[in-house]
Amino acid sequence: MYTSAYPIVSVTVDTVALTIRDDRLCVLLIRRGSEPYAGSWALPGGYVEPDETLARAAARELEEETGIRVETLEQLATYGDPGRDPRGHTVSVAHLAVLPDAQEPTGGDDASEAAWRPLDELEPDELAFDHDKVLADGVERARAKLEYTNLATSFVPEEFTVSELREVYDVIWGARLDPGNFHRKVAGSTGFVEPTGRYRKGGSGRPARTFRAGPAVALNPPLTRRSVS
Amino acid sequence: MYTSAYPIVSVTVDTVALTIRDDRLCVLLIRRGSEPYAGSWALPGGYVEPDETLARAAARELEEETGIRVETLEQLATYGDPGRDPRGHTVSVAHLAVLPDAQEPTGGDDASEAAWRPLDELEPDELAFDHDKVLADGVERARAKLEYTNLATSFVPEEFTVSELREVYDVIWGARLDPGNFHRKVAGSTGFVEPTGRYRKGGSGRPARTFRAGPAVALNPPLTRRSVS
DNA sequence: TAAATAGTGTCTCTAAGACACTATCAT
DNA sequence: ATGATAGTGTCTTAGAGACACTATTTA
Repeated sequence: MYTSAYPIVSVTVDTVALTIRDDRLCVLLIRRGSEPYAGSWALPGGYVEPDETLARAAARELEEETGIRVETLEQLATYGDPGRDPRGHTVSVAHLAVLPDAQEPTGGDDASEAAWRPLDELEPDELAFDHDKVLADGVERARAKLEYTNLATSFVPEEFTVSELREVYDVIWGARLDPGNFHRKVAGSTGFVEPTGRYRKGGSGRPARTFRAGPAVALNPPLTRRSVS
Repeated sequence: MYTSAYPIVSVTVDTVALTIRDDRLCVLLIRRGSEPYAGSWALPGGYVEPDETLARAAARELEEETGIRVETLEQLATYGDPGRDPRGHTVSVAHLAVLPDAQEPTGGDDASEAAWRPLDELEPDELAFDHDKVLADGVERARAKLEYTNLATSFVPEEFTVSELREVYDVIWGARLDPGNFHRKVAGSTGFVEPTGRYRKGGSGRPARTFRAGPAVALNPPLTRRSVS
């Protein structure tokens, strides 16, 4: 089938897309329409096409299979154990995407179905290939990046309150951060958030100032989760 | 040449192997023996063989091309821009290795020459492919991991003094850490280093206790480089 | 002796965390 | 009024950094 000495290894991309819905961390999964693992849930992904960037391929596959378009995609890690794909030696470059809870996925292409699935209702080993491991690595990356980057702002809408931002930390770290201290930390880290000047009245209690993400990507000093976990 | 629809993308591995020699950070490079970039310096690496793990392939190529055998290899990132290899679309999974200054490389295989090259004497864009970028990413990873892991102990021999360990930080961070504070921090971080009970007399000054690496891989709290850089 | 390096003491300052307190809304 | 959430004040404590000081060697 192949005449050259080398390309016996195929290259795919997969994406761990995360969001928060109803205070639960959710991942975007598709139900596979074809073998192998037909009918199983899996991360959206597929083969890299010629002359295509890895990130570009991941974004394309994501949109083809779930209808969700994403702007920022961070490379996570590459999984290349022989035997991870029964079709033959396949190397997968995994990516991480973080979105506010907004877009609803729609199946398509190789995916008979696509959905945001809460992490806590996934069975161990439920996913196709080694996607359980990939997902776990993606979540751990997100957990870690909450500490020293403004990643949390990617989980919330463009305009948000400090409480909404704190909810991100609470959900992903499984912690209850002190509202007062969190507020001070966030407001005091230059460039983390910027006040919009507006207020949100919604629920009970004093109305909250709203903010948008600031220009700083790195938090210094970080927001530690030492006491957490 | 290929009949199947997909594997038009080849998979290679490359390794950024770092050590410290004469107080300078050095990287293990080979001089390429064949096209493309014949005669240029490059990171050791090559094609992944069927049924081979990525880390295994990196270790094999490293040994074939430099004679240096390495036990621990950490995955760094994957580089897949089309056009990064003139032979065609090639994805490279880069790895990071850290060694004490001990083994001398020997060329072999596709490498006409292999050597530890000090980072500060490399010209910008001197390396083949996108290896300048890969190297920079590898160094940045090492810099970052010094903060929150015991990676520094991988740069020194099994038995070392606190000063030798501090030298690692000084060289890689380009800083001069306070000897007193560094000593306290290292000795006070449980599991970072363990005393051997022996002393090293060598140079002038009071003899130093020697240590070996402790069981802790993570430093908590980390050793910040906030004031540095 | 002086010079050099190893290691400790101690002070200051930043920032995290606990938690009380005030502010402003809905009911 | 009560209850809820927003946001601030204040105290304690851990730990980083500056730097003085002691300890133990070589020259």
